[in-house]
Amino acid sequence: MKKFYITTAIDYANGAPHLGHAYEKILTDVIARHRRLKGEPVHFLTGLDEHGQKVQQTARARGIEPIELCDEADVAFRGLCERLSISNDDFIRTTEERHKKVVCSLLQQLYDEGQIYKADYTGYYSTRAEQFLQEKDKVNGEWPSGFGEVVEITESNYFFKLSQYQEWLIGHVQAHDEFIFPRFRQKQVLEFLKEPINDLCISRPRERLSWGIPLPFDEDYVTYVWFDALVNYISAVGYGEERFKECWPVDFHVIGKDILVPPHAVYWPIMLKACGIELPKSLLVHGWWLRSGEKMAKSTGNVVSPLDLIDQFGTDAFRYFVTREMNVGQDSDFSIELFLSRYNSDLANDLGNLVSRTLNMASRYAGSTVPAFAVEEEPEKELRALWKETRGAALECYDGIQFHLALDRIFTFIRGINRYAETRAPWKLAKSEDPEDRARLETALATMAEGVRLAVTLAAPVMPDLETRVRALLGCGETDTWEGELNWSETLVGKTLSAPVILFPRPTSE
RNA sequence: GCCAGAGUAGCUCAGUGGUAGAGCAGAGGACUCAUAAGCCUUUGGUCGGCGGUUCAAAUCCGCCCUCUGGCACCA
Repeated sequence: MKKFYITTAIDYANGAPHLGHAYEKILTDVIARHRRLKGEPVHFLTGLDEHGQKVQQTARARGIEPIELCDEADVAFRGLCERLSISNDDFIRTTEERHKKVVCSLLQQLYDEGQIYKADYTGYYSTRAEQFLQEKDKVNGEWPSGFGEVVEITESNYFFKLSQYQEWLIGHVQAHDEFIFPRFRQKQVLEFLKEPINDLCISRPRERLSWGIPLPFDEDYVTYVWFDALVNYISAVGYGEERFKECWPVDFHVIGKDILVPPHAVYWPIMLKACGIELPKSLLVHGWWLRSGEKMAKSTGNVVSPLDLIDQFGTDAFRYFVTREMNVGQDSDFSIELFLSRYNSDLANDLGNLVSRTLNMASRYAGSTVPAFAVEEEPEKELRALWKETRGAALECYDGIQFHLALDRIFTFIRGINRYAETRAPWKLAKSEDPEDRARLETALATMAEGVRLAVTLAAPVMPDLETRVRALLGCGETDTWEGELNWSETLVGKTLSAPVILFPRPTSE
C-alpha cells in the first residue's frame, strides 16, 4: 500500500537550529501525526543538507574537516527533533552513500541523454567571497568593498537544459490547482514563469569547491546545490529500488516561502520530468515568523531565544503556540508576551486548571473512580452537542491545513467544559442529601472526565505528549488511532483517576 | 516599477452577500472544586479610504493609501 509521504526541507548544516527550523518540523509533524491517527501509513522524512561552499568555508575557518562540522550539525538537528517530539521515520544526510549514489545515477542519466551540456559562464567573480556576483549585488552601481577585488572571468561549467521544459511546467501548474498550497502562491510561480528561464548551472570546478559530490562524468567538477539537495527526497526512499513506489510520489513537500521559487516549483519538477519520475502531488508553503518584539526585548536586555521556551515551558506548550498562532501560508509575529498570554490563558488557566479541578473533584466526591452517567439533562445535552460540533469542525480544519482554527475550536470546547462545571457545580451538589443530586454529581464528574479525554485526543496531532500524559491520568491507555476514540463514550466509567497534578505551572518569575 | 499577501474592538485574529464576532487586556458581579484559576455581565469598532454593482457588501467590482515579502543560478 502506498504510504502518505511527507518531507520537510533539509536544513543547511552551516548554522544552528532556530525558530524557523523548529516551526517547519512541527508543522510537518502535526500533519504526519494527523494522518497516522486517521489510520494511514505514513513516511515522514527530514534531514540535513551538508555540502557546499559555506560549509567548506566555515570548516576551514575553524580548522576542522567539513564532515566534522556536519557531524556537529547532525547532533544539533537530531537533538532539535527530539526536543520537539518530532515523529520522523527517517533522517537523511546528503553525505550518506545512499544519497550520493542516486545523485550520480541521475546526473549520468541526464548526461547520457544529452540533457546536460558543458558551456562557458562569464561573470564577475569575487575572490574573497569565492563566488560569482550578480547585478543585484551592486550598490550604487559598484561592488561593495566587502567583496574585495572583483574581476570578470570565464569559467567552464555544466548546465542542465531547464528552459526546454518551461511551457510544459506552466501547463502542469495550471492544470493542477492542488500542486501548490496555499493557492495564491501558484500565481507567484506562474508570474515567474512568464519570463524566459535560463538553463541551470549545476556544477562548480573542484579547485574552487571540493566539498561536494563529484560529477560521475567529469571528476574535475562537483555538482552544486540543487542536484544535490533536492534529490534527498527520492534518494531517502530508495529511488531505483522496489520500495520506492511505497512512498513516491510524495504527498507533501513542506517548505518555506523562500525556497518555493525557483527551486521547488521550477527546478525540482523539471528535474523529475527530465528523469522520467512522477512529480510531487503538492508543495505546502509556509510563511515566516517575524520578530517585531525583538528590538524591545534587546533594549531591555531581556533576550529570550524562542527555543529556550521549550526548556522552560515544555514541548507541548511550544508546539501549541506555534501551531495556534500561525495561519499556514501567512507570516506571524512571535513575541514572548504573546507566548506567555497563550500559555497562561489557554494552557494553564483553561486546560491545565480544568484537568486539575476534574481530578480534584473526582477525588473528593467519588473516591477517584469515574462514576457512571446517571442522568442526561440540559447541561449534558448542551455539552455533547458542542462536542459534536467541535469534532466536525476541527476535523475539517485539520484536513484543510487550518490548524490554528482547529485549535481554536478545541479550546472553545475546553471552555465549554469549564462552563458546564459551573452550571452543574458539583461542590454544591455534594452537599445535598437528595439522591437526584447525587446522580447529577456523578454525571457531572463523568462528563468532565470524558470531555477532557475527547479534547486532548482531538488535540493529539499538536500536543502528542500531553495527550499521552492526560490519558494516563484519566486511566485510559495510549492510542495510536482515532478509530472510535472521538465518540462521546463511557470508556472512562469505572476507571481510577490520578491524584490532581499541575500540567502547566504558572511562570514563577515576573 | 512589476507580482503577491495583509489592512476588522487597546492587542492577536475569526468571519467570502442578509441586523459586526472570539480570545486576551480593562470594568463590575456571584461563587469556591481548582494553578487567586474558572463562571456571569459589561466597556470598546464609520470592518484602510473613495466610488460602483445589489433589495442588501467587511464580504463582489474599480481606483487610491499604508505595511510586509518576492523579483533567477542565493540557501
